[in-house]
Formats: sequence, C-alpha cells, structure tokens
Amino acid sequence: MEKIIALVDCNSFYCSCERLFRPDLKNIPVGVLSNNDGCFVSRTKELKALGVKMGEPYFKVKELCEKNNVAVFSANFSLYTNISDRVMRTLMNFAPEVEVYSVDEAFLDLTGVQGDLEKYCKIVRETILRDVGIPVSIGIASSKTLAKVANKIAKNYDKLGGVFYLSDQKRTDWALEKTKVGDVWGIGSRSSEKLNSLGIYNAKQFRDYKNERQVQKIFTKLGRMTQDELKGKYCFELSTVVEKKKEIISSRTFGSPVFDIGTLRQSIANYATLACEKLRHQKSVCASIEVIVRTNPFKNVTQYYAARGYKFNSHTNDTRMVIKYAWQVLDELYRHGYEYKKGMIRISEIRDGDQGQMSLFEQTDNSKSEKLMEVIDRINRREGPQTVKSMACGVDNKAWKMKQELKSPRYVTGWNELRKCY
DNA sequence: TCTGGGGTCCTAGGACCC
DNA sequence: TCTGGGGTCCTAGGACCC
Repeated sequence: MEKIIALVDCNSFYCSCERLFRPDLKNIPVGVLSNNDGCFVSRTKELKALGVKMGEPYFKVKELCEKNNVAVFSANFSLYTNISDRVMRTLMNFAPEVEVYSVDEAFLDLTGVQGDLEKYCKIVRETILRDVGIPVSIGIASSKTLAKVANKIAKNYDKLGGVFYLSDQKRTDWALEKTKVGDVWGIGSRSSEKLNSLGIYNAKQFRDYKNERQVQKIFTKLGRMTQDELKGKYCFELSTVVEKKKEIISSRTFGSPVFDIGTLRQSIANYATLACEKLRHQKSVCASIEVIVRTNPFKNVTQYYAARGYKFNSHTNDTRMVIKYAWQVLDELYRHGYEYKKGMIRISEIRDGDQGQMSLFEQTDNSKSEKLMEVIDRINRREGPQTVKSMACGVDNKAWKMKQELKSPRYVTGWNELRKCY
C-alpha cells in the first residue's frame, strides 16, 4: 500500500507561543531573538512583510522595529518546550505513528486512514488551535520530502485553509515547479549552487534529472534518496522512538567579552554542568570531551580559535570529573591577551550507563558518584535549577552571562510568573 | 555596543594490520 | 633500478537541518 505521510508544522512557532499569553499582539508583528538577544530566530508574517530576514541581527533593524511597533522577545525556551509537548500530545490522538521531528514539527503516518484526508487534517488543525492555541500548517504526500513541499504550499496560500495534499500527479507537478530546488528538504546552499550550474532551478527539474551519477557525485547517498522521495518513493522512514543523543553540546556566546582564565573557567564549568545533566537524564555515560573557545569573528580584533579534546580511561557522567578535565584542557588552550566571546563543551563517545567500562587505572568509586549525582539532580528538579552546584560554577559576577533583556515571564513553568487576569 | 545553539549523517583519507 | 593488495577502524571536516 502506498504510504501517506502528513507533516504538521507550527506557524512561526516561538512567536505563536508568545502570542498565546498576549492576545493583544494579534495581527501585530512579533519576533523572537536568539540567545543573547543576537538575531531573529522566529518571525510572524507581519514581521516578514517588514523585510526582516531569518537570522537578521537585531541591532541592525532595531530602529525599524521600534518605528513599526514590533513586539520583540528574548527566547524563552522552557515556555516553548512546554507548549510543544502539548501540541505533540494532541497529535498522538490522530495517528498511530507520530515522529516528533523537532520542537515545532511532527510527521504523522496516515496510511490507511479512510475518507477525505484534507478534511481529516483540517480537523487536526482546528483541534490544535482550539486545545493548545497554536496555528499549524499540514502537508500530505507519499514521502516525507514531498510532505515538506506540500506543507510549504499550505503555509503560503491562505485560501488553502492551512492544509494541502499532493493527491495526484497534476498537483505534485505544480507544487514541485513552484518550489525552488534549494528549498527542498536536504538540499542546502552548497548543493543548490551546484544544481543551478547544471540548469536545475526548481524541484520538478531536479526530480526529472536523469543523470544519477552526477547526483551521486554532487551530494552522495542522501541526495539520491531525496530525488527518489520527490518521485514519490518512501525512503526516509518515520522514527517514532526517541533516540538517545550521540553527542551533547553546551555553548553560549558571552554577554560581554571575557579576557581572564578565571571567568572562562567559570563559564566552562557551567556548560559542563548542563551537559552532564542532560547526559544523566538520558541515563548515559561518556568517554570523551572537547573544549572550544573563540574570539568574536565579527569584530575587528585579533582572532583566536582553539579546540582540544580529552579521553577518559573509563566512562563517566560525574559532573566533577568532567569539570576537572575540561579545566585541564582549557588551561592548555588559553592564551593571554585575547578577547574571548564564546565557550563550548562537547561530550561524545556516549553509551548507556549500565554498560560503561571500568578502568584499571582511574580509581573512582562509581556507586558513590552515582548516588551523589542522583541526589543533586533530585534536589535541583524539586528546588529549581542550580540549587546545588559545584563551586567551580561561581556564585555571581558572571560577566559571561547572556543578555536577555526582552524575556517574557515563565507563564507555565514558574509559579511566581503565572499569567494574571485582571 | 551589537551577529544563536544543538544536533545528525556521510565521506575521504590516514593509520594500521595481515 | 626496484617497494603489493586488501581490509578495517578512526577522525576530521563538510553539509545539512531546525
């Protein structure tokens, strides 16, 4: 039987979350900024209409925003995650198989659903809007890549009512012709440049391009599969189980430049703490870490970028161990006199916690460490993040801390910040 | 003054082994 | 003068995604 896949995508997700608690912002342009209030990561259509691009640095368009009464917010990720969970839970009622693809997107397997699929998806859409308050668009087709194409059409043509089904050859051809090849899922700027040079500009031309060897050469296996998917062949399967992370990255741009090693150490200790919490949350251990520091590439100062790894003799998820060796690596990387702007830690060689290898050389009492970490995690879950932490993280004086001047209240995750009704 | 953060997959090429 | 062939494993880096 032919597969039927629907892609549900929340419209301007972060902005929609902010609007949820601020109904006064309906029809007013809204934008959400990245960490550090750096650049736009979500925009409503009103803001797009003003010409503000994805990834646009805020400082460049601040004046324009003020002039047009744009409501600008710092990112409030705990809010977005919470709303995302509600959307996903609602979707689970409409299909046996749901893949939560990202915070604002999910693939549904509608194979075998009887009746008018567009009608069915309109009900899905209305339910999410009514129960959670988030507007979504839905694309339906026989492969994930085609569902993505359909979704984009649904989003761009208001009269479709938010749902579009590539139900026959004619519609599919039309939709693919409308889609720039670089907008196809899996085809980025590099590959699309190469395809353009072959005279391929839209998705239909790419689908019908016969030279498979050329396709293989330009973008390997994944590119060939993408082409097959555009032909309607189901290649990328739904993955409905949540996979454990194979690497965990924790990094931030500093709120203001950092010069001294002490402050750098403090920031790295905090990122290590975050990463280890995530590691323990998925019940894993790691055997390898990497520390990276860098100056600001956009600023006209002497640049420095350095990265170095460390391999443990045995697997661990003990925050203290990770901080200890991250600092050791950091000390080797550090050069005096640079204006540091970003620090990062990457944890890899991750595996399940119960199959970590014991080391002959590192004398660690694993059961003691496990118990301590468990207690710390429990306290922090109950009493709030960072209630108990390593002194290495520092207590205040956090010059490296992010700027978040425009953050909305934690409406759903902080008791003190619940929305008040007057 | 001011430009995000967190992931995955694939390949080429080096190291190493027999 | 002249220096094999094949396989595996690992890593760095490219490309892409949201």
